[in-house]
Amino acid sequence: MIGSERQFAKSLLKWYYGARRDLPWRAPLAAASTVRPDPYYVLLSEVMLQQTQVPTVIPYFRRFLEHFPTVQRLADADEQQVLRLWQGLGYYSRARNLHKAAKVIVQRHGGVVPRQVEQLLALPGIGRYTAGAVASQAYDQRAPIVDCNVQRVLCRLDAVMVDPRERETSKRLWQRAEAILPQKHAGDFNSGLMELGATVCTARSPLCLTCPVRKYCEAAKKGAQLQIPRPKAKVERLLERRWVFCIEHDGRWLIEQRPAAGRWARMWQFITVVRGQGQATAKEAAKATGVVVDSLQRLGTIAHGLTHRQYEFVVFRGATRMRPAPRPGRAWVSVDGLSNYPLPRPHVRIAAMLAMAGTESARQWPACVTRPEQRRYLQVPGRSA
DNA sequence: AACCCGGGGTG
DNA sequence: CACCCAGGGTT
Repeated sequence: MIGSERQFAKSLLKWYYGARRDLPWRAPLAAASTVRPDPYYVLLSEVMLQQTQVPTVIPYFRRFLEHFPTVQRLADADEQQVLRLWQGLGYYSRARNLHKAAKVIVQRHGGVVPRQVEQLLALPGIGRYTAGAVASQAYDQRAPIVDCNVQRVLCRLDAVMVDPRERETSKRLWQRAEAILPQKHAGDFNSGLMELGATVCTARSPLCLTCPVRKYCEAAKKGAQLQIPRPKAKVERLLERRWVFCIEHDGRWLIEQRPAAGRWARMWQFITVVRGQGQATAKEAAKATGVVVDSLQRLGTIAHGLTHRQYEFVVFRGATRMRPAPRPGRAWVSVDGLSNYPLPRPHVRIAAMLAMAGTESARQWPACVTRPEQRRYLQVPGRSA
């Protein structure tokens, strides 16, 4: 489509103004192309949308805004509450970085999300993509973006057969994204590219027959759209095995806070012990909790898959007669009180198992207990819980 | 440049 | 089940 950039932009924008989804972080439909959305909404939505799809984000976005309607309110918030509102969305460093970014915006930018890509890039958690997305969508700056959607669209338009994740190809795609960016309505053009990738030029079954820019597409001409972009290499998932001890005393459960770095940083969990470090049995492992536990009862196994890991939690319930003196990083909380603590997804499921224990549906436990998948995983020597 | 970081949706 | 997704930070 060399040489026809202007016509391409015109076609894409025309399609976008008619077909775009009405999302809560966008300006009202009636005002499209004239009114800019709230920069804070754009920033929040773009961070939530990193590696996460639109339908998943929408309820989180609304709930987050109810608690933190402005950058100032977010900056003043407690990190635990921010994490709590992010609970279930994953990639929790996004939440911690966004919280830090809000503080920087208040301190250095008077509470206003900065306009320039350079300033945005200086914020924690804001990379090249998000900086361009905020600058273009919130302020109509002429800044290019390349995300997974744009990458796929551009690769198909130019019939790029090589792996777009390679450095040289990625560099070329960013240059291409800049080159096709029109002088006006850069934000809507960028949104249009992503919207096209999300709704028409999809990964598995692209709707080429209804595509507004089909005549510019080299992949469609060759019928190669399903081979582009080249799929990424598969990764082997490692199996991580854990014992989990849900220890109760007088209606309260013992939980612990995770370390400040790494997976699920500073979130909370039931007492978790790495399996395969000397303890042959759960009873021996229970000693590692530092609490005298009696009446150990096996509840079941929970499987939890991540991109590069497969977790297996073997869950036990037990009681202690003496509540030990409080120690830093631990807390005794009721089942209801757990809602004040940010928990990783698997521990939310464990909490649900415990909550059910007090009801008639206790017999349904096996229904909410999953078994690890049958396939084999690489065994890894566990280090930290 | 390689590695790490969660979870949900879809076919 | 396999694959996909509005990426960024760390080392």
